[in-house]
Amino acid sequence: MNKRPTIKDVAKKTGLSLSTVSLVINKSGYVSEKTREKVLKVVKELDYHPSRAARGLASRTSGNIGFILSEDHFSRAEPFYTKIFLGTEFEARNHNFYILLTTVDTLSKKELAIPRFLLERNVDGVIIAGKMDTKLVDYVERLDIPLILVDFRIPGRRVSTVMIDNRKGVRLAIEHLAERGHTRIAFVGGDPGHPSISERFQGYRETLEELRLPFDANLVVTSEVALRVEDGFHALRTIFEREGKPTAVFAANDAMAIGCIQYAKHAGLQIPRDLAVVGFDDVESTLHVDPRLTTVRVFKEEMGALAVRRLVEAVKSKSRNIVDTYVPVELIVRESTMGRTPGDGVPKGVEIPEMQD
Amino acid sequence: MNKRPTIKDVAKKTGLSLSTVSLVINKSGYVSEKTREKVLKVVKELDYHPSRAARGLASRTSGNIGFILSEDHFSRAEPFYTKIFLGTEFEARNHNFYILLTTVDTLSKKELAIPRFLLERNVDGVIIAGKMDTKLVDYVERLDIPLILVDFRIPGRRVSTVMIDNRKGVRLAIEHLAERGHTRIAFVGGDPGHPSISERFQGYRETLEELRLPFDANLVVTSEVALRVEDGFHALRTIFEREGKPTAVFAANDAMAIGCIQYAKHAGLQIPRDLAVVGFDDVESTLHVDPRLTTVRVFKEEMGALAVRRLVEAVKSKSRNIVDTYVPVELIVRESTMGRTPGDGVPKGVEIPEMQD
DNA sequence: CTGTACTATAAGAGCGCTTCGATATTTATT
DNA sequence: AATAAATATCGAAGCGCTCTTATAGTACAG
Repeated sequence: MNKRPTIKDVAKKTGLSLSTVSLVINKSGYVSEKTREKVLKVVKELDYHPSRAARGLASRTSGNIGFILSEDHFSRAEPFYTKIFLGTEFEARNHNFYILLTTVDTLSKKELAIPRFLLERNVDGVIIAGKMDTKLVDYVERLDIPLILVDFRIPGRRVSTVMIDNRKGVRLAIEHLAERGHTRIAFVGGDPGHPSISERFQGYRETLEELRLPFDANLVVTSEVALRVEDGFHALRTIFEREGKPTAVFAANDAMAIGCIQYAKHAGLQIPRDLAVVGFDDVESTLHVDPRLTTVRVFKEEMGALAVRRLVEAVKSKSRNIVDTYVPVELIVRESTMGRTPGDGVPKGVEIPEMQD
Repeated sequence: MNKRPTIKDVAKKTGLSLSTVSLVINKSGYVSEKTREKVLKVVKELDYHPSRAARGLASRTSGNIGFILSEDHFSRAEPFYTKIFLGTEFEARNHNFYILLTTVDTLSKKELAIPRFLLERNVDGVIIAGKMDTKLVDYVERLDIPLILVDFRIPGRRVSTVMIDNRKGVRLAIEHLAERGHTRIAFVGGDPGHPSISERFQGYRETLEELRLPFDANLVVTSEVALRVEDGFHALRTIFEREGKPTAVFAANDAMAIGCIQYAKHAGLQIPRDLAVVGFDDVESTLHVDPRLTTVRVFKEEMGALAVRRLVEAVKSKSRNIVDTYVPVELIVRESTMGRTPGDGVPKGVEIPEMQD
């Protein structure tokens, strides 16, 4: 195996200096058209490609974007943030960046571990998805590396974000329920430390007000810490043990909504006749439940892609503008609020996502 | 912002030479316990971490593993290879490697584009998942970089692989159908260039023979090029237009199986009474169809994880052993072969994958 | 014809590490 | 005690680029 050509070989063969070749390759500085072409020709002849490591060392750039997720967001088959991650992978390829993924253990009370790619100076920009220890945000900012938060923000802090239009999503959901005649709509939430979740609760209150529906604290549970299926189950049970039953429930995410469905079944309630259920996020499993879940669709891949686009802008322009981007949402009405219309000709298998192989 | 410490700072503070410090950090060569500790202490004090770029340049290692997928395997919400990819991400973190993902356009007849991370010498090992242009395999081998193929192999070529136990999967499926009394079992396949697909066809023939069931060419379609839902639809239609109808169909992957279900419905057949359907892969959407699909489960994340483990071994040991790893499969029986048992107490929403948030 | 402003190329000092070979020191072997 | 072998440290030459600064040529104004 003959060694791969280096920039030196290109310089030698063109009779130019290293610097000139470098200028051509980086499209910077003054270079005459003639030498430009000469260099490019030789580059092609030798099939020369600059070494990423050498380039990185000299220019202190890596060509990588770091993606940080909390451990519990990736450790299971977590559908929500995984989709966001895949969105970043997708978009990164359009910009000639690679994504380095890491997770951070935010649960254990050990000292915050700094992602290796930050310590090793191996990323040009950072995406943090979901709720994350503020210390890590501080750390990244001190490094003066472009940063963007996805589905997370820190109150009173100026950091670029890509956020879900949570309020609108909730409004769509509650309006839908109201249209179906519901006036006693429960709210099942948790983890107020997560901005999306707290926004969903705010949206719930606001929309009730708009619709002139009374707010009843008995219909609300926000004390669950996590947002899992079982938390939804427990939360709804709590509500049903109180005075004044709801006829509909809005859950702060799909997992909890599925928990609500499980509780309803457990309690012998028929959905949606006795209880209508709406979720939020539109993860895959909303289709696996019976009845299938009405939910607010979030364009997760799009969020990841947007984050990368913003980050690449920031990296390339060297500017540190703060940009807040809101991605739209969409209400997906399914059986958990509308019931099955018998014989309506729409087969159950109709919602097959595009797939191949 | 005071500059980050370099190895020089550590050397100065310990009073040792650069080389000694380097030896300590890389745990290589002879270093006395005393100096080792001294260095480590200073490293901690200064919070020193070597720069990936500098290290990479000097040692020509990158700490990255390249993951190559054909464009069409990633461009949609492709569930199968995406899972394998996520499996690699997962495992890579345990070995302090990062995964660089890229896709290669294998469809257009343009000249094969070499992944950038190969040109830039930015990976220490390469995973290729799914059917891929042999030229790329040649290219990687010429670079003398460890390589492992996942769900792909090249006949007559010695390359490490992680493969599905396709034959066993098929056998489980066909035996299951035979047990249910089926003797006329159709096979719907395509893309014989894909080793997994052709193995599934071979497995089909072998199992028929074992069970002393006759092989009927009229029950087989392998002419479809792709493996999509519509190809399954067309293939089954073709079979039903021939002499001698099947009572069951085995499709080479889930997408085609779903196409078969669609055709059966279209033709007014009831599943599984008039036609039993079995797929292969167990992608998410097998749960979204009605009836839900009996299929052969493949441990996709596990395949990715295994590939990384093998690759890391190869990278670290500098050996070039060839290892073929087979991952087991499992038959998942659902409604498309067993029918719904009314009132059997198993609610439809029972198969909820673990999820959170 | 000198001075100023570009334009075009080159020289060379790093960037922060690894690693080879040399040297010095200690330990084992005969 | 002399020699060989193993252990411990160091110096310095890269690794393959980028980028600042220097130098030279060219154009145009005064």
